[in-house]
Amino acid sequence: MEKTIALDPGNPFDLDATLGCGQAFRWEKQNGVWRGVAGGRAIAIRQDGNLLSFTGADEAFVRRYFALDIDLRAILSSVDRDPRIHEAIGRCPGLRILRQEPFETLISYICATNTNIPAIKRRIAIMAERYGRRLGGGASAFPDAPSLAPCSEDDLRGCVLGYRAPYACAAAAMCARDAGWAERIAALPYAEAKRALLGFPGVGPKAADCILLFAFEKYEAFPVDVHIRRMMHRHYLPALPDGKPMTGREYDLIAGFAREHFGRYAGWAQEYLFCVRDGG
DNA sequence: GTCCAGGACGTGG
DNA sequence: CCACGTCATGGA
Repeated sequence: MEKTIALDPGNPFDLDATLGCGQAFRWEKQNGVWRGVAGGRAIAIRQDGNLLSFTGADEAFVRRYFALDIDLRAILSSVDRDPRIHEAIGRCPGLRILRQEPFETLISYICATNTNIPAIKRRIAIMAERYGRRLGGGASAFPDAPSLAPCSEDDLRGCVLGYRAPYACAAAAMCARDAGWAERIAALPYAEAKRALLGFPGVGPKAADCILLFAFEKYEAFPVDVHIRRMMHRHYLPALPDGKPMTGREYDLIAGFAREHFGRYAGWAQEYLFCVRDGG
């Protein structure tokens, strides 16, 4: 029933940091156990030191979803290029970028614009509950594109998407009509994959980078949200004027600097910086 | 009540 | 290209 994985001490992993940092929206921790839905599976998982114990999925799925195959130390040593990122790495040991599903990630980050994480979680939970496959135990899978596409804008407004409802609606219809969209994007290099994602309504530069980072393993992607922008201004690019709205030009300048400074795993550096967004 | 949140889009300069 | 207004919603 309960399966376990003995983690390799030389390849660190931290469940709390990984599920609590805001990259995935369907996990909650209760009594030391994380419960959530991923890949159409209702999973319960906990970590005790080097031991990972879980139900609801097989070992191969857990290893893949939590990216346990990735050599984290190699990535971190490659991005560890200044005191700021060094401190962030020290504060979130074992944080990993998950491998999430493209369609769920696309819709989730359309729902994530100009709002906060609790509200995003609520929207996704309601969509899953109303339009996703029942998994038992009160859990539901995130709906696939054919299940979500028939929804009207009002249906999705009913899931508290607000003005994002027509975007999610149209994006779901596009995916349902074109089942190969994700495989095609996965095969493209970063810049072209980003251009393709920008073709979805409600997906701008920031959402596109999140989707590429969390669902397509495009680790050059460096999403610049308000927190990251503030931190980059304070600690890396103090010469930038702190004017209110961010132009597309400034976005590309910050992300471009990050790729130059952190290298091709800049997206991992971004997650560590985002994880410590409040302090320092 | 005001401000802010893992922003994007349309319109007008 | 850029600036500006607008778009729902909930928590602090």
